[in-house]
Amino acid sequence: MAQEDIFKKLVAHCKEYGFVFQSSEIYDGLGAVYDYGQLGVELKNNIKKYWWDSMVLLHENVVGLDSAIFMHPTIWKASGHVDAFSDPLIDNKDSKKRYRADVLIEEQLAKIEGKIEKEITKAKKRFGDAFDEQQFRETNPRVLANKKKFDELHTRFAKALNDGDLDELKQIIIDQGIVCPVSGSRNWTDVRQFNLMFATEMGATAEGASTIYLRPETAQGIFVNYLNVQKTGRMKIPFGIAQIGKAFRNEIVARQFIFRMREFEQMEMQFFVRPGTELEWFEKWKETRMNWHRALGFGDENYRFHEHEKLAHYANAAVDVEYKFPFGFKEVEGIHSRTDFDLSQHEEYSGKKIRYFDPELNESYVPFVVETSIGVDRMFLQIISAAYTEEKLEKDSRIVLRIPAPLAPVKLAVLPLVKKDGLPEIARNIINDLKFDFNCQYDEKDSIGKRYRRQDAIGTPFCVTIDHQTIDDNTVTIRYRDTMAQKRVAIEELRGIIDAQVSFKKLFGQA
RNA sequence: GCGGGAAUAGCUCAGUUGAUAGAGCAUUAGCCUUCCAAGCUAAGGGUCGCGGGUUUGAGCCCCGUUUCCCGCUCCA
Repeated sequence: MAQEDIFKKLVAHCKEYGFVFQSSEIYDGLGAVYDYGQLGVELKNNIKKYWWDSMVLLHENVVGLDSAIFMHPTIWKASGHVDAFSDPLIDNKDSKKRYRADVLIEEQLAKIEGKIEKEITKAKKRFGDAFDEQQFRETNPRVLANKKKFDELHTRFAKALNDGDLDELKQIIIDQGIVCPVSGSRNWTDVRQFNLMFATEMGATAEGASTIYLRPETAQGIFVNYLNVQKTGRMKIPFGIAQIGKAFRNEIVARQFIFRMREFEQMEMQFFVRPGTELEWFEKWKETRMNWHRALGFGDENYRFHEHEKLAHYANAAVDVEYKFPFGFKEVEGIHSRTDFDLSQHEEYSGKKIRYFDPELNESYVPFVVETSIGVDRMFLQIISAAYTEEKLEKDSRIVLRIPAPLAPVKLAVLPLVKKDGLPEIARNIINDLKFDFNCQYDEKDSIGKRYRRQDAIGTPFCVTIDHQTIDDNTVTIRYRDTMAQKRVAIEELRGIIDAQVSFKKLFGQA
């Protein structure tokens, strides 16, 4: 089956069984926003717990944080998001290419400047040593004409940019006769401002309100709390701060189901280190994070590192962990060496010293940062993609979600073989005993085979079946999702058997 | 944002030339009591994405719009 078909089935499966719904569906939906259903929320919570425990419980020097989504607007100036996340863009209708309007005009300016230089070069050749460039510039009519053009355009362009006048930017492009480098046509769309950050007003009255942004990443919440955590937690470098939380980006193109959403959730850890040691730590976290992924058992060959060739303004090393989705290898996690960029920026903008006094070196410095940043929703999609399996059996087929047992939304289903002879009562007793430890489901509807199929479809790793023998000797059959094998065990053994399989220790043991 | 395709029951989809809205699965109740789906009976579930137009009459034709998918583009 084509990979694309599998993906479509996956999306349908997620809806049909209550994992993921489109947001506001009864109102025709809201683009690139999704809700997690009754099973989706369980899986998502388990993913977050797997990450949190592996970071905060397993590392003595990593602590947690939960910072607010609203933050002081200057933070986004310091981080570079205000500038980097907003561009005036224009499309050429013939070539379908998109350009930054300001870049097109800058190129036009450079072109005019080029003409002037050409005149000068020509003149230089002609006059030889006697050439007076200064005089030539001031007197040559062609140079003066171009200079005038340049100055006029530059003034007009600068004013339009400062005023944020998009219509004027388009008018400049039209007036200058700027053509698309690909199609050579002047068939342009309007200039539009794309700001990737969502803005809102804080303050009760219009005059007193100020624009604040919904955070486009959770990392800054960690950086601005660096001093608080370091001091109150008596943290010694190297140490890390972990956080799980929502972030918001007004994506121009958001697609591929929950892979790219406008509201999404990140699991980030910022690790503060001594300058000069950041690349060692970068390598260490690369390895640690890859092991975390591989421990899920979806096949090492389905993961790879993707080194960034073009680094962001803040980084001196960056790598993605990519997973082989049905639509190709895609990023699920980024590991970045962010240098001291963020903390230094916050020092500058806030005017506060953000330093660490290193007792070993007997000096203080701005720590360097190694970041691991993973999308919860991408991880969710990764697990569902990897787990979704259509199996041909001898006489029929089944759809089974091979979700690792510790992450499975429902851990066990308890099924009376028939709904009489006291079997349902025994089943209820077992659930009452185990429900504090595991997410349990009860089901007595339809044939036993059908009930097994239903549990397979939502990834329940264990089914416990009560039959007439149970009445005699207190034993039940436990049926395993992946192998469909069954084993007869005593009711008292259930907790131990299941616990051994669904505990995170099982995953951590391999990580 | 541009181009192409799509939208009918919870899911997958039929629906002829414009004339009473359908199937399979799923769901619910009952029967049957059986360790790997698809046994029997019955029931519920639809403003055919939304808005307008053409027409005696629109799920079907036309226009707009929203959402999703594919390609391009973009992507700390």
